Amino acid sequence: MGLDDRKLAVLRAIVEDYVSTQEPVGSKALVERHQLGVSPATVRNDMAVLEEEGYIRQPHTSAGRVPTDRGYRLFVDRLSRVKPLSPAERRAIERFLVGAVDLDDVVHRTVRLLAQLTRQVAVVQYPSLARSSVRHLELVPISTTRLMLVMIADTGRVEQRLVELPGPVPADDVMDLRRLVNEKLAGERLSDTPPLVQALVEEAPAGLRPTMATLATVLLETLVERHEERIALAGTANLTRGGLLDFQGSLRPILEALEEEVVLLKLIGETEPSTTRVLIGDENEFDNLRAASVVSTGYGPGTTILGGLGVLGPTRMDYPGNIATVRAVARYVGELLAQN
Amino acid sequence: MGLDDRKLAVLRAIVEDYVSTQEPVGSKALVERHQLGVSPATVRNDMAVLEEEGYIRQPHTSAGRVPTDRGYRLFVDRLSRVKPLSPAERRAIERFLVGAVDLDDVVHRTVRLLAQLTRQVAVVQYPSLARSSVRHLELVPISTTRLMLVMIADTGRVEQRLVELPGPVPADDVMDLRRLVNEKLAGERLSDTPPLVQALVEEAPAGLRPTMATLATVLLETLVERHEERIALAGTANLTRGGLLDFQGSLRPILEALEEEVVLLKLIGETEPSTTRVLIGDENEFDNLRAASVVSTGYGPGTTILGGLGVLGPTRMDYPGNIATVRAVARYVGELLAQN
DNA sequence: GACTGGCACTCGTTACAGTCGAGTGCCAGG
DNA sequence: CCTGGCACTCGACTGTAACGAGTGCCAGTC
Repeated sequence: MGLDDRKLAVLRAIVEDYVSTQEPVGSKALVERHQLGVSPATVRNDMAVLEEEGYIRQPHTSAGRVPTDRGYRLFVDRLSRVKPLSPAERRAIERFLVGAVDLDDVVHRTVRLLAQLTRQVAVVQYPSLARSSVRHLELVPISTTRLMLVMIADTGRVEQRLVELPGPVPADDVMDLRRLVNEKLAGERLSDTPPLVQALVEEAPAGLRPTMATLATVLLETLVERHEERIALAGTANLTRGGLLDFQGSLRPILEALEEEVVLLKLIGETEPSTTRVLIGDENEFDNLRAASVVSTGYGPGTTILGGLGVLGPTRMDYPGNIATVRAVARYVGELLAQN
Repeated sequence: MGLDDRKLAVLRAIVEDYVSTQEPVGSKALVERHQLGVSPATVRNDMAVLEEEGYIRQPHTSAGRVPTDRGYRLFVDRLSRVKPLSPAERRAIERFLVGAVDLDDVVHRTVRLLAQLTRQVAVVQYPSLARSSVRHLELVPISTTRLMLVMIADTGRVEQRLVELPGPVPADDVMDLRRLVNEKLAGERLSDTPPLVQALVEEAPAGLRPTMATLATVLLETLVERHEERIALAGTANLTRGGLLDFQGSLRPILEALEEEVVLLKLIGETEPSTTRVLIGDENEFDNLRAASVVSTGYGPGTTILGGLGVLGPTRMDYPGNIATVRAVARYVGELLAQN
C-alpha cells in the first residue's frame, strides 16, 4: 500500500506532463520524457498501483492516465517543489505597484495582474470592513429629513448609506451629531463598535436622541451586520483557454459560481492563518466548482490579514507556479497597504 | 428591388422562428407555422429574393434560411411590434425597487434584474460623474502630510482619493480648506468646476496657497479628467445558453470584451437622446463583438440622462422583448433616482 | 524478488461509403 | 402571379474497416 519513491516520481511525472500537454500520458511517453531509469513495462506496473490507490485514472481503456483530484492533492502536498518567480514576473509585480492612487485602483490593478500572471481567473477581496478601523464618519445633509452617512476606514475603504430621519433636523444638530459620533467611534475597530454605538444613543442629549437612535440603527446595519464585503474579478476569458477540455465542456456552472459574491468570499475569504490554501476539484464545497481548483491566501500589512485573494482555474493547472504567484502578489499588496 | 408586404412578412416569420427554435427555417415549416396564405414554393421565391438582397442566408445548400445582421436590422426597424411586458415582469421590476439602500445597491439590483429578465448579459453604468453635481467635499487627515479627499455627488456616488501634501498642514488649516472648497464647489456640476478650482487657488490666503494648489491638481485629475466611470455586469453565465451555437463556438472574444470597461462604456454609455439603441452584429465597432448584439438606453430622472444600461447577447435574440425590458428598467431606475 | 521484452487485447479515432431526407431552384401549367 | 411537381444538393447519420496508442499479463532474465 505504501508508495515507494519511484511510484511517487511516476505520479509527479504524470501530473507535470498532463498539465503541460493537456493529454493523457502513457507509459512510453513517460520514460522518454523523464529519466526514470526503468522500462515502460515497469512504469505500467507502477501506474496500475497508482490507479488502484485512486491517484490516477484512465479516461478510457486504450488511453493514457490522467491524475485524479486525489493525485493532484498528493502532488501539491508532497511532490511539488516551490517554483521561484521569473524576473519578468517579479518586475511585472513591482511595476504594477507604482502609480496606484486609490484603494479601488490598487484592487483593480492587483486582480488584473494576478489574472495576467497566472492566466487564470483572479479574485481579490477588498480589505474586510470587519478588520478595519473607523477613520472618520461624515454626515452630509441631503434634505432636512435625510442624511448621507459616509464612513472612511483606515484601509481606505469608503462606505456610504442614506439615512431617513424621523423628523427635520437643523444644520447645527447635524454638526453636533457628527462631533459626537466621531468622538466616540473614530479609531475604533469596526467589530468593537456595537456597544459604543449603543452608548452613543444613551449618552446623547435629549433633543438629539431620536435622531441618534435612527442613525445608530443604520450604523450598525451598514457597518457591522451587513458585512459589506466587496470583490473584484478578472480574467474570466482565461476560462476558455484549453478549449472545452477543461471544465468538461461547460463553462456554465463556473460562470454561475463566479457571479455569486457569497461563493467567491467563501473561496478566498476564509482567512485562516497566513498560509496558502489550495482547493482541488471536489474538495470544493460548491458543486458548480467541482471541476475547478482554487489557490488562495490572505493579504495585509505585516501579519494581520485584511482580506483574501486567489485564482481559480481547471484542476489541471500549474499549482507550483500559481501558488508562488499568489503568494508573491499577496505579499506585495500587503506592503503597499502598509504604506497608507 | 422593393420588398412587398409578403416578403416582409416572410422575413419577420423567419426571424421569429429562428429566434425561438434556433434552427434554420425552411419554406415548408414556415407556411405551417404562420398564416401566410401561400404555398411553400411561393415562399421559396420570396426567400430567394430576400437572400439576394442580403437579408437572409443559407448556412449550407440543403439547409433552411437564417437571418443576416442586415435582416435583423430590417426586422428591428420596421417589422417588430412593441412587446408589452408581462405582468410578472412588471411585478419583478417593482419588487426590486423596494429596499435598495444605496447607490451600489440600486446598481447591483438593477443589473441582476436586467440579466434575469432578459436572460442575457446585463451592463449598467453608474451615474456619470460628468453629469453629477458636487454635494459635499470632505477632507480627512490621514497624517500631517496626507489627506483623504472624499467627494459626494448628488447622484449618490462617492469618490475618494489620497492627497500627498507638499508639507505638514495643521488641523485648523484643513478645516479652512474644507470650508473654502465647499463654499466654492458645492452644488456645482462637475463639468463646470475647472475654472472654479482655478479660482480657489488664486483666492486662497497666502499660507494655504501651496496646499490648495496640490489639492486643486488632485481635484481636477480625479473629478474631471480621469472620468471615473464605473460599470456593473451580471449574467455572463447566460452566454452559455444555446450551447455553442451562438457566438460561433467561442466565448473567448466576448468575455475579453466584457472585461474592458472602455468597451462597455462605448457600448452602453453613448448617451444620445433618450432613445433605445440597438447594435446588431457587425454594426458593432469592436471585432470581438461582431457575433453579438447590444440593446441599450440611457436612464436618469425625468429627461436628463445620468448613465446608460443595456444587455448584450447573441444576434439571435428576442429584440422586441429585450428592447421593452431595457426601456422599462431604465424608466424605473430613473424614477428611483429621482427620489433621492 | 524486481525488472523487462513480448504479445494479445481493448477501444477510441479516423476514413470511407452509402443512405436518408430536408430543403432548394426551376419549370410548366393554371 | 401563384402552385404543384421534380430533379438536385449536401449535411447528418450509420455501418464497416483499418489503425494505433496504450494497456495487462506472462514468461524469462539478472
